[in-house]
Amino acid sequence: MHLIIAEKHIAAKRIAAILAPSKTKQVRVSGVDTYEYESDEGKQIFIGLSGHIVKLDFPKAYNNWQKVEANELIGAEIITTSTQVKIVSALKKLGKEATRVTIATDYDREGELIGAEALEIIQKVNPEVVFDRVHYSAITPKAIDDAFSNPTNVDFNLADAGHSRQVIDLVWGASLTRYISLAAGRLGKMFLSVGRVQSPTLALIVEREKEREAFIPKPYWELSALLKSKTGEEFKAEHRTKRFWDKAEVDAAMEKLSIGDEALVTELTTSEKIDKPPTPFNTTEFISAASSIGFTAANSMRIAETLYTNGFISYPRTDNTVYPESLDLRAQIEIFKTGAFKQYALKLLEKKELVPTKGKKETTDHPPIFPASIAKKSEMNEQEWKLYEMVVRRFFATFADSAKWETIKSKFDISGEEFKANGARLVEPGWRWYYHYNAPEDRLLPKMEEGDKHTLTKLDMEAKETQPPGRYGQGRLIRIMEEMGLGTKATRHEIISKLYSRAYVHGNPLQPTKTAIAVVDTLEKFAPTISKPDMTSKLEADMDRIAEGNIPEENVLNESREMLEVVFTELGKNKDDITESLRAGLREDKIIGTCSQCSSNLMVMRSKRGSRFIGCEGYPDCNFSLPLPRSGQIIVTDKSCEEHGLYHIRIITPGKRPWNLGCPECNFIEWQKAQEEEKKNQNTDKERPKTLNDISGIGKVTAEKLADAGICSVDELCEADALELAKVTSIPVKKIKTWQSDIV
DNA sequence: GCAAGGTC
Repeated sequence: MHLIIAEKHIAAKRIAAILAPSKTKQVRVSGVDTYEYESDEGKQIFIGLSGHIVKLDFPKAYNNWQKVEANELIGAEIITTSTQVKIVSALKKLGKEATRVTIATDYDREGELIGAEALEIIQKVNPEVVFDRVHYSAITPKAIDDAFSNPTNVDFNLADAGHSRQVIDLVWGASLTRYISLAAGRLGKMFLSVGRVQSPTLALIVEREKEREAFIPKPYWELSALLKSKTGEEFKAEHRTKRFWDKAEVDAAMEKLSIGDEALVTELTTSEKIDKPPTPFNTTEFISAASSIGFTAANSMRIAETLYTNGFISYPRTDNTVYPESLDLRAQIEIFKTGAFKQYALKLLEKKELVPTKGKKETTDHPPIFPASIAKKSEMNEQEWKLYEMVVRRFFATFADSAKWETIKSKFDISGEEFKANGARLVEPGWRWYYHYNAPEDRLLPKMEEGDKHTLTKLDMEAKETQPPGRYGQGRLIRIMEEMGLGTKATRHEIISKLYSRAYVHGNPLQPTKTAIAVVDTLEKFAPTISKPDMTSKLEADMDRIAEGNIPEENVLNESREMLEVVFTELGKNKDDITESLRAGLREDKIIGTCSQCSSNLMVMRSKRGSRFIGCEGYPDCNFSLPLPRSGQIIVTDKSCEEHGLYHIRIITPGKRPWNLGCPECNFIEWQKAQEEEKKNQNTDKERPKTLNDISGIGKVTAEKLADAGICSVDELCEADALELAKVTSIPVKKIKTWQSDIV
């Protein structure tokens, strides 16, 4: 029997369908669906994994954070445990019977490792089994047929390279996470995490925040003029000095100008601007585009996953921006000859040759993201449709012609001062007809010629200030992470989500908390290796050396462990400083503002019973306090209440939308009002019922039952023994008791 | 309770 192993279930199913001469048979093995058929070479069985089916961890003895020194993890044994029990047992069962195993996991480093993991499980039960490896970049009949007619060998060096990453990430991440958390006294749910990817990413955000804080705004002035043409059209022109840094200068210019002045057209240049079509979507480009129409990174990937599993789009986790040759692009467009995108598909299909654009990144993992099948709007929710439509339109746009803009640059002389106006008009929409997102608007100027004279109708001087660099939005951050080599297509959005759930950042664009700043400062000072993207670059270089067979994995691991030992020596030498600076940062995140009664700090505090509240540091002299919600992480934002001067509060609970509680004092006052309101309503609404029928829940039938038991008035009901009455009337005790307690 | 990487 020949066993073929793919990285995911759907891949196994689709590959089997392509290779099978007729229909495949679906067989359940240890709770896992497999696909099989008979051929000249015997029985062929296909099984899909679920990515990694094993994971690395430390033995249980290391589980206690307080009892095990963080640096003991450096040299600790690492064990492998299965995370997908059913799949592992199916692999063993099938592996025993197999005479040949083919690894058909994804064509990248992790794919090689995932395949090697599966192979190792099989070799334990069947040491002599023959095995090979196939490579494909798309699951199309052509690519799959080619791959399976040219099997190669499993690249254990490449798998080792991937394995070294796993070990290094675990050892560095776990040991430093524990060290920092212990030093800060943040154990349990509130631990402070550290990692090769998340820490440099957080450092980027912190660095930007510091630039913003250090930024000193510089004032400047802008001068613009409203001009009216002879035909009566008005348009705006700007002074050739875009920014006046000197008030005197702009005043001098103003002096020379007055309404009604002549504006002579001194120069007019028209030209054509070519606007090239966009390149195919890979994950980063997709997230970035989705982000620009209002989706968060994690959300757009979650939706892409749904679209993918329902067969609407191709695999969403890809680095590739070049369509592989094995993909029949015309056929892929023909799918849309009917339906919502009919007009676009038909227009494209008129082209004799379909030449797609190419991005800079060409990889072997998967094709770029393209629409896999046609969908109707009614088949999905609004958000899914929005992203699906974007993928379809982007796919079409990659085959479309360039857009053409007619641009006009004009210069004017107004009483000796030079003004400028630039216009642009889309003359040939090209790809922008297919893909209309973020389209710049036409800036129209009236028809004019050199020597024409307009009239100045309005002058506008505006005082402005230079702005600090903006905070990173999620789309931008994902892009920068990719540029710096941080994370992968499948993990970057998760890393960002992680920073939110650790309460390191809040808001979008991302703003770091004081805790995040303290953690980054500490790492940069005492363990800079983990806070810089260089660690990833070095790891990548080492992995390449392992993959090429130039160095054994063991050597890289040893070197890495030695480096980590050095880091821990440094941390050990500065233990007090570290604890001090971390706790100071943590403390700052708890400051809500100044107490209105005694001017001490108001802080997030914990009562002896463990509940949280806002208390005054002047306690016991001052006992001002405000309540806080019982659960969720409390984030103190930098926005403060105009009335009370307290920082606004946001509550985050994993898996839920963040709750902007706002000013805690306003919130409390509103809550009190609501309480009073409710009390009032209770007192006015609730008059004592006069007859039994006035009580809700007592109808004709029940009233009769009660009458049979001798209860005819409200008073009698109140005085009755609930238990006894329940027995006689067969009305539930609970009901009787509620009636009694509801009567005022 | 730790990381980052797969997949769902």
